[in-house]
This record gives sequence, structure tokens and C-alpha cells, in this order.
Amino acid sequence: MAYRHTERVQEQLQDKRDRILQAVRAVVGEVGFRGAQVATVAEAAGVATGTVYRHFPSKGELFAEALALNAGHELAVLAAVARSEGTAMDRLADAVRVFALRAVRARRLAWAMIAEPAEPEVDAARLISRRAFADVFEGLITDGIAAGDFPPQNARLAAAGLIGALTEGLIGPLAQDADHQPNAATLARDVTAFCLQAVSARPYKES
Amino acid sequence: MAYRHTERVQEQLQDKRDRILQAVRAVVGEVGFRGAQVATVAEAAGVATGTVYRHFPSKGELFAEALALNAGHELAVLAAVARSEGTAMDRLADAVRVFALRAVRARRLAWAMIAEPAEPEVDAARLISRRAFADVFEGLITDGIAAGDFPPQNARLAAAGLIGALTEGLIGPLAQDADHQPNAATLARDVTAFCLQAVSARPYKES
DNA sequence: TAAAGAAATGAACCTAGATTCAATTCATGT
DNA sequence: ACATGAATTGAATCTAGGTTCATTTCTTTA
Repeated sequence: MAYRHTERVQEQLQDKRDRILQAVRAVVGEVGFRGAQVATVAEAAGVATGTVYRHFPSKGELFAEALALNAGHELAVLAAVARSEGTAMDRLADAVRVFALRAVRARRLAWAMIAEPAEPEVDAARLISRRAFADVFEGLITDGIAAGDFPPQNARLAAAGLIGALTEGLIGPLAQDADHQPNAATLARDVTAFCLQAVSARPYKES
Repeated sequence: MAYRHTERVQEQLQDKRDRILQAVRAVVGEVGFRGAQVATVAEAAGVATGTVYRHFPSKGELFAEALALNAGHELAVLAAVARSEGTAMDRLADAVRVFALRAVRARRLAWAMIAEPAEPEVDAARLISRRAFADVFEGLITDGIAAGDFPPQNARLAAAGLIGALTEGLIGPLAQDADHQPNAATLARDVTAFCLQAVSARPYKES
């Protein structure tokens, strides 16, 4: 018998794996999925290209795992806010605000995570995390309806609408105009206001 | 002297060009930008691959022109609705409804036109048409504020929010769930309600 | 320190799909 | 019918970037 994995090696391996995942985050945050190449990620992780393939079976799975990891963080943050004390109205306001602030602080990354198409595996992973986000919002809206904070409405659709409005208002291409570029706090405030109006207003009555 | 373009030939040329553009529309409506190859488009147009390059300098420019053409149609429809008789509230309601109905009727195409990243030229063309759409909505919102139909608000942002909500609610990946798939009319109605609430409600007051 | 198994390296390989172009077909005017 | 110039064809070319793998470097145990 001549070789067996020692604990230290295991840690190094795990560490290298983590560094690669972090590198994906960094590179994607810089150039998006479209511009993120395996060679670039490897370099950012301080590793040779081939090494990436010792830890992940393909680009798609690597990137999908990186997305899931990141989305998991964000989801935990959002879920914590949604679970806090207060009326449904207040909690929804906080959730939207937190989402907005975090998104504007890292627009490119946020866009990639939420909307930018990529390898099929990545798209699949995103679908899952997106639904998880939508579920948080939907739950808050449902709570609010039950409590009388919000009028009856299609909560599932409203949740999707919130995500759409947040995405478009904060991180979509139109949000990157140089002309009307207010500071992040202002933008987040206005978007939050829009979202809350959408959910909390009395229904529009036709004619 | 032996050859000169005759009128009939010019027409045939123009016609072939148009057929190629239409083929892009058809193919993209089927498989999106991601899956749309030049060879497929050529076949759909009843033309050899090389012929495409006699009419368009590159895939990117071809697809960008196809997008611009299609967006132009949609924009004309939307602008007509926005210019019709009625209060700002009614016109916005109509505009949103028309947008929603047309989008759900051709989801894949709509998604490609509105959101799916593609060649840089395509993305650039989309940015322009997107802003044009947003401008229509923004104009209606501004009118509504002036008329007292809507409370004061960030009209530019609200317009972006509407597009986001429409996109997400109607044609985004979450909208394609098999489970809660109501008919198009119902979906359009609910999304319209959401959008109108978002714009017409009294502002949310913090605590 | 040597033998043996693992991991890392990065240049070579492979593939999908855009682009080109020599050969062919079609239109025109004499 | 023929000469001329344009348009069409589609198989061959080119390229970017993901993936592989022979070689090298590192770890462990005897």
C-alpha cells in the first residue's frame, strides 16, 4: 500500500473546487455568461484549464452549480426577511427593497443569475431558483391577501410580475442608460414603490 | 452592352430578401435565436445558404434587421392604440392588453424579440426597439399623471416595470409552466390588472 | 529516499456552425 | 442563338472555444 488520501489533501481539493466556483462568480460578474470561458475561469482560480475538468464534468454543470450556489445565498437572505416580524405589507416591502439593493449593487452578476440565457444546465438551474424566489414573493402576497393588506388577486402572477419589474427596472439593459442614472438607493426606492403599488392597490375597474 | 437589371429582376431580388427576413421570423418563432442557424433560415426561405450572404453581410445583421422589422410592426400597433381616443387610463389599459394578447399568441417569438440575447447586432437593435416600447408606455403614464388619473411617480421607471411585468408574466420561463396554464385571455386579463394597479394606485406610504 | 498512486498541466484535438467561393444556372440585349 | 454579366448553389474552409490526455509534479507510505 502506498497512497491514500489524507485529510489535508481532501481539504485542498475541496478548497480548489470552491475557488473554481468563486472564480465563476467573479468572471460572470464581470463579463456575464456569454463572455465567460472555461480558460478565463481557470486563470481566475489560479488553476490550469484541465484542472477544472477534474472537478466538474463540463462547463455547463460547473456554471450551473455556481449559479445554484449563488442563488441559494440570495434566497436565504430573502427568505429570512420574508420570515421576519411585521405585517405582510411591511415584509413584502422589506423583501423587495432587499432584493433591489442587492441587485443594483452587482448588476451584471444579478442579470446573469436572473435572466441571461446560457448552457442548458444553467438555464435549468435558474428555472429552479427563479421559482424559489417567486414562491417567496407569492407567499407574502398570499399572506397579505389573507390579512386584508392586499386586495384579492392572482398571487402567482403578481409574484412573477414583481420579479419582472425588479429585473427590468434595476438590471435590464434599459436600466443601464447613462442619462437617467440615479444613485442605487433612489432607484431601489422607486422600484420598491412601484412593486408595492402593483400589489397593494385596489383593483382597477374596467370603464 | 449585354446585361442590365430589369424591373422584374429587381422585384425578384427584393422579394427574395423579404422571404429571407420572413424565414428568420418563422425560424426564430420556432426555436428562438439560440437555435436559429443560417442554414435553417436559408432552407425555410427556399434558398441556398450562400444566397443569404448575397443579401445580408452576416448573420448578426440579418437577424438584427429581422428583429427591427418585426419590432416596427408591433410598435406601430401599440402606438396606434396609445394615440386613440379616451382617458390616459383607458389608453394605457388598452395598450397593455394589446401587448399582452399579441405576446401570448406567439410566446417564443415574443421572448426572442424582447429578451433573448443573441449576436451583438441583434442586442443593439433590440435595445433601440425596447426603448421605443418603453417610450410609448412612459408617454401614457405621463399623460395620466398630468390628467390626474395616476398619482405622481417615476414614469420612466414605471414604464420599465410594466415591460418587465409583462415579459415575466406572459412569456418568461415561469409563464410556461404546464400546471397553472390558464387560457391566453385569462392570463392577459390578470397581467393587465396587475400592470394597471401598479401605475394607478395611490403611492405606498412607508410605515 | 524510492515506489506508486493522484492530481495538475496546457498544448493538441474536436466540433458546431458561420462564412466563402469555384462552378453552375439564369437574364438580358443584340 | 450567343455573348455577357449577375445571381445561385452547396460543399469546402475557417474559427472560437470546449474538451481531452500524455507528460509532469506532488503526496504518501514503506
